Amino acid sequence: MLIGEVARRTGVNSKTIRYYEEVGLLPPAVRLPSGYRQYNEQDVERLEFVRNAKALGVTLEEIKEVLAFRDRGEAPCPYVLKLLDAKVKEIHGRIRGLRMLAEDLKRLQRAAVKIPARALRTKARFCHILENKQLRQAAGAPREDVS
Amino acid sequence: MLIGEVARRTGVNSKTIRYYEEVGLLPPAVRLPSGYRQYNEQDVERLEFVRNAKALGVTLEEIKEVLAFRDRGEAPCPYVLKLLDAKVKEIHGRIRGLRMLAEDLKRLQRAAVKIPARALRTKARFCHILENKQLRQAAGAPREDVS
DNA sequence: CTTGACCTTCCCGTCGCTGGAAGGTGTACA
DNA sequence: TGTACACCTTCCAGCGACGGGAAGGTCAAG
Repeated sequence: MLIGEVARRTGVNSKTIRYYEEVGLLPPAVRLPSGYRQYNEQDVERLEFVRNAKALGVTLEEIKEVLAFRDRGEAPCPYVLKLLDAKVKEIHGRIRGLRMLAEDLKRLQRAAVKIPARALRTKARFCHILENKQLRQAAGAPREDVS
Repeated sequence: MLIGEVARRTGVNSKTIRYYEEVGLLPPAVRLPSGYRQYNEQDVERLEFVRNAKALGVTLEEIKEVLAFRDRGEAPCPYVLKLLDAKVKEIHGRIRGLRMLAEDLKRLQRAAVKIPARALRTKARFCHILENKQLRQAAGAPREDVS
């Protein structure tokens, strides 16, 4: 099976498959005389595992560790449990951050609608909406990371 | 005022300040004979504006547009309102995605705890936790982007 | 005269890909 | 035989928003 078929079957871009090989998530593929990569069902399964773990928000580096356990013949499950726990906590932190952010934005919107054109003539230096000072105690408080 | 003081006053890393200049968020700084960048209060205000907008999840590119309106003497507020609206929607989408993700993870945790060591001897190929098939309809459904 | 804090530019790495360029391979059809 | 086309290869570059570190210039204090 060539890379294109693996891509079609797994829904993973062939560029991405090559990238996974490059960073060590997949072992170096067997090559045909032409130099083409050749894959088998095991490769497809490994790739599906990677895809599923990724969909759970696990980073490639973490997936690599899990696979390394397995490749050494050890059960990665204790590690995975700790990982899941950390992930859940992290996700809740991010949700909290996003919620507060959404509230800030909505407060800004409400405040902005109340001053339709009147405030356009005021002394706001850049934008009366984004410079609204009621938004959190003045200009000074950068919020936790919200990427 | 040199870049270090601006960094201290605004809480923005001096590397970042230089970067903002490079990508056009800040105008090229006035230079002293030594080559050092020299800043004034206006620069500090502009930088604080950038920092606050960023804390609201606005991208540098969007901030650049807002500043460009302002630099052309136009009110960026209508644009900003649309931006905020889109941001709020985007944030809610991300929160939804993260919530579903957290639920998935917790389901996995609960399932994993139920099979302490028994399943370690089963035929799971890589990890009985991450390969739990009850997790969403089989292996096939990559979830909306969750970065 | 030296120390030390500051500043400068330049380049590389982050994360997880994705796109493009330039070129080889393999098959189908005129 | 030619050629069109889909597929494959490698390499390089870019995304966003910086941060780290190297190599070197500047400036004031002791």
